[in-house]
Amino acid sequence: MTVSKTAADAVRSPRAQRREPVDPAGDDSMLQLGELSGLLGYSLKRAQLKVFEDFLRCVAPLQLTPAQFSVLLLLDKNPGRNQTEIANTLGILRPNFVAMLDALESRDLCARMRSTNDRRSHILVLTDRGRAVLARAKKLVANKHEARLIEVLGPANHAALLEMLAKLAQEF
Amino acid sequence: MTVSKTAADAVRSPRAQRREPVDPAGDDSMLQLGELSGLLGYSLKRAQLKVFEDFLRCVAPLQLTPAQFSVLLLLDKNPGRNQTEIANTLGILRPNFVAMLDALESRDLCARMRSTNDRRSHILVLTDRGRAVLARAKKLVANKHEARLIEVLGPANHAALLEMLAKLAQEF
DNA sequence: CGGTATTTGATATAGTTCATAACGATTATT
DNA sequence: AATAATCGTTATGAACTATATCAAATACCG
Repeated sequence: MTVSKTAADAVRSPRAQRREPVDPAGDDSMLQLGELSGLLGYSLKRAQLKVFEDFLRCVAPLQLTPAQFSVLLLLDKNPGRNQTEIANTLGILRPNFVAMLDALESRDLCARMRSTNDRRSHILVLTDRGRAVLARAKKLVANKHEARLIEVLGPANHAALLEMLAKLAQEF
Repeated sequence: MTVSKTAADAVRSPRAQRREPVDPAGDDSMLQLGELSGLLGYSLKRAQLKVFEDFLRCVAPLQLTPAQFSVLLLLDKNPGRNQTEIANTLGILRPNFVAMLDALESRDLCARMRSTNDRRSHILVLTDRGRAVLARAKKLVANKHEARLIEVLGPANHAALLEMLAKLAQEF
């Protein structure tokens, strides 16, 4: 638990390396997936895990999880909002958002400021450091993560995929 | 915690209803998602949660989670396999697969049989009841769940989506 | 105005999922 | 025969998700 043999270890920051399904010609002599491969939910989950894995790898130097990145992005795009608004937009429950913010704030990436007109709420703001980290993260995500996705899928497919996923997230 | 007002409650069997992001013209006056909507990982996760939600709804009468359904499917397609092989194929760690099997076995959907040639392994078999439940589940999934997906996306898009997700799960 | 209800951030808590280490029993290796 | 590897299992911990509840502050309403 203390050794860190390879540089790849640094990649699995919060969650350790995910279990790989099947096996690349290894030990199970390839079972039949059957209608499993036609199940959209199954493929969605598998793909999502892989994509998150790659995200963590690409953005590892900044030690940001997808969730943390999304918070920083949202704070940057929507200044002057409180915890409830940000959490709701991301589908995070307010109680769970507290610890998330604690972590970001302890790293001086954002700060809570008491609102002057409503002293219950905390207005969330990115710190200078938060803005700098976000800028670097955006570049890593665009140039390494999304670039690889576009390379694998092709630009047109990538766009089509995004559109379909958005439709699913909306109309479903 | 004891009342169950609506029939929809039965839907959220294992996990309670997931938090909805943003809000349908409700209280947060629509924050800007910004580049978040262009993040494939974000859209993937959102879509996956929705699809799983719908899966649970559709297959609620049989009380099967997506993971349980995938196990039954795999057992049916690959008879004579042991726990390690099934778990590996699904990307489930062996220790975590034990409780899953306990649950399925306690409902008489499958059974562990000691292998004759290797008395360490448990050969997994579907019971008659397991086969019957699987057959009913398949119909529900096809006629309600996947049917709705195809309706929302269109058949061609649905197929294209599956193909892209499979490619991501593989080459990533 | 004053009392009640609601909202906000927070705490405590519990359930689910995912991961690692280690063990006994069995089998493979040498 | 001795050692190593494998199988199912247990124990355990971390991360994520969900609910109930609280104090402080605000909104509502008679």
